[in-house]
Amino acid sequence: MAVFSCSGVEAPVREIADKAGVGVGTLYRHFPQRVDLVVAVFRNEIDACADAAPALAAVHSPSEALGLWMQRYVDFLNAKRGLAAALHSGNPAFDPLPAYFCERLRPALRSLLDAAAGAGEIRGDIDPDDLLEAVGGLSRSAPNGDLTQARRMVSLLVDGLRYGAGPKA
Amino acid sequence: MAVFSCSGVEAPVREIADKAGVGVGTLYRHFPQRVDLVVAVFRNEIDACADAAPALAAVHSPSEALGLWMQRYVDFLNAKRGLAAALHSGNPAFDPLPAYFCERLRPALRSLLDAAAGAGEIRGDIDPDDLLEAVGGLSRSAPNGDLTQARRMVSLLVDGLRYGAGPKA
DNA sequence: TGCCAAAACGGAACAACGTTCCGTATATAG
DNA sequence: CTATATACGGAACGTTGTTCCGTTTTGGCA
Repeated sequence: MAVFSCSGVEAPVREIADKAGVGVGTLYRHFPQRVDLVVAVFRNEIDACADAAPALAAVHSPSEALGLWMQRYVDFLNAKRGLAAALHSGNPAFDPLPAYFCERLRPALRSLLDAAAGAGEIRGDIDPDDLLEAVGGLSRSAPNGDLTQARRMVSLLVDGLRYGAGPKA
Repeated sequence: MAVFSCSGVEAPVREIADKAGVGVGTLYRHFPQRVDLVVAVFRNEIDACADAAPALAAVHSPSEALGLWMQRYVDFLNAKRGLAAALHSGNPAFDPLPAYFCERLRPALRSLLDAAAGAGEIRGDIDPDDLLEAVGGLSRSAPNGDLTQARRMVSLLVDGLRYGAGPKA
C-alpha cells in the first residue's frame, strides 16, 4: 500500500518486495500474480473505509458521524484515483471488485443514514447508492490535488440532507 | 493498424514490425516510441473518419450522408474501444489526441449538419459536439459485440433530427 | 532436549517486453 | 563510377513479471 501510493500502481514487484523486507519469492507465494496484490490492497482499503462507519458512529452523533464518514470516503476515492485506470484495463481479475465495493460500502453508509434519519437529524428518503455515486462524481470532477473543493461540495451535500429533516416518522 | 485491431493495443513491437515486413530498428526510426505509433494510428483513423464526411456528402443527399456518417462514426468508436483505456492511462503523449479528435470531427459533422439543415431536411439547432458525445455515450453503453444496438439507437437519433425539420429559414 | 519432515523464504535465473546500437545494404550526388 | 549519406535489419541491453530451487526456519515427536 505504501509503495502504491508513493510510486503508483505500476510500481515494480521488486520495489514492493524490498519495501516489505522480503524476497520476491515470498511475495509471489502470498500473491501468485501481481494483480492479486493490487486487488488485495484495494479490498483492504475498502474494508478500512467500511469499518470506519461503526467506529465513527460510536463516538459521534448520527449526523456528525455521517458527515465525517463522507469525508473519509472522499479520502478513499482520492487515494484510489490511480487504481481507477487499472480497474478499467480489461483485466478480469478486477471484475469482482466493484461488486465488493458496493457490498461493503453500501451497508456501511446505510447504517449511518438510518441512524441519522431515525434520530430525525436528516431526511429519510436517501438511497445509499445515489450518495456513493454522487460523491464519486464530485471528487472525480475536482482537479487532482484540490480535494478541499471536493470536501466543500460533499459538506454541502450533507447539509442538504439535513435540510428536509422532519420529526421521527 | 491491422495488428492493433487483431492483437489489441498492447501488441508487441516485434509483432508489428514483422507484420509490416520491416525490422524493429526501422520501425523505431519512424516512430521513436511505442506510444508514437499508436498516436499515429489513432490520428490516421480520425482523419479517415473525418474525410468520410465530404466523400459521403458528394454522393448522397444531405440527410442520407449525415445518417451514413453517423454509422461510420459508430464503427470508429467501436474499433477504438481498446484505445479508450490507453488514452486515460496518464501517458502525456496522448494528451493532444482529444483536441485533435474535436478539431477534425467537429467541422466534419458540422458541414453535414449545415448541409442537411440548409436543405430543410433536419432541424437547424443541433450542436455537433452534443451529437458526437451523445453517440459516444450510446455506443459506450452498448455491450461489446452488439454494435447493432448502437446502430439502431443512432439511427433513432438521426430520425429525431429530422422530426423538427421545417422549411429553410 | 535433540532430531527430522514440512513449510516458508530469498534471490538467482528465465522469458518477454520496449528500446538502443551498429554493421550492412541501398540510394543519391558529383 | 565512386564516395558519401541515408535507411535498414536484427542482435544486444536494461527492465519487467514470473518461476525455480537451494537454504533457512518452524513445529511436532521420541
